[in-house]
Amino acid sequence: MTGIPSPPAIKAWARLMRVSRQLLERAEDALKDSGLPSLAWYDVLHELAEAGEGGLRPFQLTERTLFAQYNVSRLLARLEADGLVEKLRVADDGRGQTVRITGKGRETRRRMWAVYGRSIAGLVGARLSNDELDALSVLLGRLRHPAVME
Amino acid sequence: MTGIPSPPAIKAWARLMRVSRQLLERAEDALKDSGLPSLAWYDVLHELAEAGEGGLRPFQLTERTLFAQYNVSRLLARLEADGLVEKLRVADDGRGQTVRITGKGRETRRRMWAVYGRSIAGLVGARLSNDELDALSVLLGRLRHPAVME
DNA sequence: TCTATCTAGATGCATTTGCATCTATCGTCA
DNA sequence: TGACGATAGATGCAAATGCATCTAGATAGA
Repeated sequence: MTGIPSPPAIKAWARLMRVSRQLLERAEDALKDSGLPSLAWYDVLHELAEAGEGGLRPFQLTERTLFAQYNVSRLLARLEADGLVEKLRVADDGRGQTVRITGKGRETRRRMWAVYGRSIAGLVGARLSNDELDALSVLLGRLRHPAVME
Repeated sequence: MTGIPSPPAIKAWARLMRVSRQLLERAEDALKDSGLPSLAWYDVLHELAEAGEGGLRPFQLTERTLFAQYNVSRLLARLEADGLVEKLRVADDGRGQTVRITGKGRETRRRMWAVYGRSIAGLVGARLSNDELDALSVLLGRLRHPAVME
């Protein structure tokens, strides 16, 4: 019974894919124009900033972001090379490490947010009312995988 | 006044980005699991199928899809190598060409749609009612760039 | 008509991604 | 303790992408 999608489903899908790509591209362009790193870097820095001094294990980053394991691995290598994060040996697991954001990393994240936040405000905040934004969030929330009971 | 995004805007943005990436990945995985080409190929084949026998110029594909010009160029080269499209010299513009979908291309598109359509049905059609899907489409439509009056 | 500018499309090179696999360590169970 | 499967993370290689630039043909203006 779910073999062929209904026209409303096709339309919603098409718009979701198209709009999200467009907006993402816009946000990326704004960062690039300001000479800042890409959103992938932002995502990682954001998670690490939220995690605080304790830092995070790479596999935790893999879970929280939607990046593949090998992508996280290489992303962290670049972030470390730029001095935005530091890797610490972790005591109780010889395989692992803990990644912590540095002062420079926090500073970079702040500068990125100034641009990124402005993009979000302009691309989304300025186009829908708060009620509409909430309605959108609810609808999108229902599409999450795995489905979440809320 | 659009410097800092409101919490509802941030939430809607985050969900939009996350959900769209997740669903896209799911749909791509389904195609891959069936041994079919990626959605990028589908998008091009879809546009060409809609265009009919007249075909499309590559720059028209660049406009309609969200791919960069050089990506369209290389995508078409691969599609042609696979015999899914054919390039025809166009009479009135020596720089250009017309790209037309072949029978094999139509057949591939059909097989991809069997899988892709099922993904759409399962990922969005089965999760929201038609009214909700329409509401989602309307909200997303308001986020399009450039803005469209409808 | 000659030249400068623009547009269509391709491509060389560097970076990034995907895939598969590798190494090292951990945990479990005999 | 020793062997085996599972987990953390890295990496070699191939494919895809981004960026800049190139070539060929079109267009406009003197």
